Amino acid sequence: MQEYIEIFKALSDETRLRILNLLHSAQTALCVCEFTDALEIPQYNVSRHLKILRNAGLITVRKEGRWVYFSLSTSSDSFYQAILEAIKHIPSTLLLKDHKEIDKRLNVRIDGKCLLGIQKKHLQGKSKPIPTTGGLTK
Amino acid sequence: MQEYIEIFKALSDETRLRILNLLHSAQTALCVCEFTDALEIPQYNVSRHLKILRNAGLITVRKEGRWVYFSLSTSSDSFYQAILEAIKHIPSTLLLKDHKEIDKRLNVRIDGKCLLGIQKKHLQGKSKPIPTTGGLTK
DNA sequence: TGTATAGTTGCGCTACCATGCAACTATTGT
DNA sequence: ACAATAGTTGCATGGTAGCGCAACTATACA
Repeated sequence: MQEYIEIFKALSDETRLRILNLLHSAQTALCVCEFTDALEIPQYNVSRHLKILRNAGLITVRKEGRWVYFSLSTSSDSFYQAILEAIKHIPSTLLLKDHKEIDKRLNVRIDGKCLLGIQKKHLQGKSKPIPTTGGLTK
Repeated sequence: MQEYIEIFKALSDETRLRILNLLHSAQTALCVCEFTDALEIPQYNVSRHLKILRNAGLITVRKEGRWVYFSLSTSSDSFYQAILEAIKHIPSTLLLKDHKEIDKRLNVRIDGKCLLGIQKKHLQGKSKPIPTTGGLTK
């Protein structure tokens, strides 16, 4: 029973619902930096939410070098299929900006791969060197 | 988007999942005391969880005098239908005791109505006179 | 080997949530 | 009118979850 509760808890967050919707609408695996730019949420939080979804069995992971691609699970489990169906019925009008932003990112893929990293640099973790014109550094 | 999150949050609790499963398997409206006996959870907590489910639009209420009967929503909304489908796919083997206990309660209904109140008296609120052989009273 | 990049995780803080207890309200029966 | 019963809710407590910050790890490039 706890695994079902864990799945519902994984779905009880706006960011995670947006992530699942992006995966559904994009129809392709996405990496953390694509989610980061599309959702406009800091990379470390995107990573966290992806981990929660993975632990709940809702998404799967494919690593390519240092890139990690996330996809909707392809499980045929009836419960999971019904959950996926429910998510598909969340009106896409609520996620227009997400869809628009992910399309932008997918348009700059090369050979179906992400090569740009995070474009919206303010969403990277602070320990990364953020290119600035002068200003404070740690 | 918040309404979908609220629904998933309503589903993120074991007691509320058991309540929905009881309503699904019983195929009839149930009252608080029937839930209380079947789930073996204090009446005031059953009442609380029922309120959360009602606020999320997952169940509906019918009052008959001082009795309140709760039913699964009959909404035709696609999202809701998919959620209900998911709940139906939670293995009933996980809820055998609940099913057995609710059958007991339904068997003592008269004309389809609950007339007994809570049978497991330790689950009533403490401010009620609990029949005891001696012992402390407030 | 050192640097850069993609991604992950620990810590502390704040807000949220479930529960127990007790008091409460609404309705009905005496 | 009072008592009983079904059901609801306020308060306090403890546990859970999301976030910001910063440090970290894994992998690839120079």
